[in-house]
Amino acid sequence: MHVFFPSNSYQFYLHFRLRVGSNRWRFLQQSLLDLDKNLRSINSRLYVIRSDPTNSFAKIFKDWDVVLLTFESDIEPYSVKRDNEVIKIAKQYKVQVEQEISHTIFNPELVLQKNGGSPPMTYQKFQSIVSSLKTPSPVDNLPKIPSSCKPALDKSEIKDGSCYDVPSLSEMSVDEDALEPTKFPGGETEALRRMEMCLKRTKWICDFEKPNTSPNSLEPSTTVLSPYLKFGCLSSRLFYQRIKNVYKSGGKHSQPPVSLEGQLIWREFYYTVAAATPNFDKMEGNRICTQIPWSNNKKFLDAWTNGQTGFPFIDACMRQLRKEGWIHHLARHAVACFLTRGDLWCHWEEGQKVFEELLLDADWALNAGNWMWLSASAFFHQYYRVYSPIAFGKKTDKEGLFIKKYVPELRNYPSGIIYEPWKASLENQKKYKCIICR
DNA sequence: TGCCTCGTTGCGTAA
DNA sequence: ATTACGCAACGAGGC
Repeated sequence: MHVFFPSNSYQFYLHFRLRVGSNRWRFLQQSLLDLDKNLRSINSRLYVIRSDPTNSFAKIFKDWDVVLLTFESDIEPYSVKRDNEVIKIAKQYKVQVEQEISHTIFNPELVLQKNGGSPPMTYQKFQSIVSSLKTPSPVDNLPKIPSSCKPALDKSEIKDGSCYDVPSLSEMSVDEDALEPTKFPGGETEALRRMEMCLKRTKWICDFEKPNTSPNSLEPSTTVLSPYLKFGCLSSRLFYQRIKNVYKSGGKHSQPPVSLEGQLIWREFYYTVAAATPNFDKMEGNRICTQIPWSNNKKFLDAWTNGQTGFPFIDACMRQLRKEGWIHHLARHAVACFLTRGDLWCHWEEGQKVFEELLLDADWALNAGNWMWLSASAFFHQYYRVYSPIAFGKKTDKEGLFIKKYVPELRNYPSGIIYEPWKASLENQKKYKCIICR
C-alpha cells in the first residue's frame, strides 16, 4: 500500500495550533475537502489522521502494512525536524521512504551546490544561478486507480472504525459565524479556475510590473494565487510553465524581478536563502540579519495589529488583512515599514507573527525574508527610503475609496484630507461625524 | 520595488 | 491685446 502524506501543504494537528488564524484554518479545511473530492474522482480518497505524526506513524505502518512512504520535502526547521522523526520511525518498521522536491520550481539544495555551498544573496545572482538549471516540468494528471487497488472509501469499509474524514470547522474549534463570507475559497479546483482566469488576459500578463500594481484597489490588482501556492493547491511549476507559454504567444513582455515570472523567482530566492540560514526567522543568531535595538512598545504594536494607529491608510490595510486574509504586496511593504524602521520602531519578529496568523498565504521563508527586507535588516539596506503612510496610498487611490471601505468611520471625510484627517478643523470633524483624538 | 524639492512646461484667467 | 500670475503635472536629482 502507498500512503500519501502531503507534508508541506497539509499540516493539520488538532493539538498543535501554531499561529494560524480562523481564516487560514478555513482555507485549509476547504482545500482538504476539495482534495478529497478530487482523489475520489480517481478511485481514491484522503485519509486525515487526527493525531500528531510521531505518535501515529508507528500504528499506521503496522496496521496498514505500509511498504512505501512518499512526501514532499520542506525546508522549514519545524518540518525538517518532524520529517526526520518520521523517517526514523519508518526505518524501524522497514518502510521505504521517498522525498520529492515539488513545492518549489528548483531544488534549493541544488542551487546552493551550484553557488559553491552558500546561498546567492541577491536576486540577480540567484537568477544567474537558476538560469543554468533545467526547469522541472509539472507532473501529469494522476491516472485512475485500478479497482483492484481501490482503498476503503466509506465508513462501513474501514475496519478499525476510526474516522478519517476531513474535520469540520467546529471540530477544529473555529467559530465559523465570526468569519466574513469566504472571499478566496481553498482548494485546487478554485486555484486552477483562478489561474486560468488570469492567464486569459495575455496583455495583462505580458505587461505585468509589480511596482505598478495598486496596493489599495477595491478588488485585488494582482493574481491572489499566493494562498494556493502556499498550500500546494497550485503547483509553482505548472504556473511557471503557463506564464512562459503566455509569453511565447504574447511577444514582448516584462522581465524579472518585476514581471509575473519574476514573482515566482522571488519565492524561489527566499526558499533557497532560508534553507541555508540558521535562525532565518529570528534576528539573534541570524548571520544575515542586521542586529538592531528595536524598542518593545506594546501600545504601538497593539495599535498596528488592530488597525488603530490613526493613519487611515495603514489602518485600512491592517483591517483588510484581518478581515480577508490577504493584502497586496505593496500594502505589506507599507505596513511593515511603518511598524519597523519607518515609524513605530517595533521588532520585525512581532510583525512576522501577526502576518503568520492572519495571512492566508503565510509562508515561513517568504514571511521572514520579506520582514527582514522591509525592516532593512537583510537584502535591502537603504533604510532612509521610507514609505510615507500619507503619500504612498494617494498615488493609486486619490479619492481614498479604499480607506472609506475598511475604515468606515472616516467615510464622510472629503478625499482631500482623508489620508490625514487630523488636519480637519474640529468643526469639520463634527460635520464629518468622526472626531479625531490624540 | 521611495520621498521630497525644485525646475520646467503648459494652460486658464484676469488686468 | 498682451502679459503676468497661479496652478497642476511631470521629471530629474539629492537624500
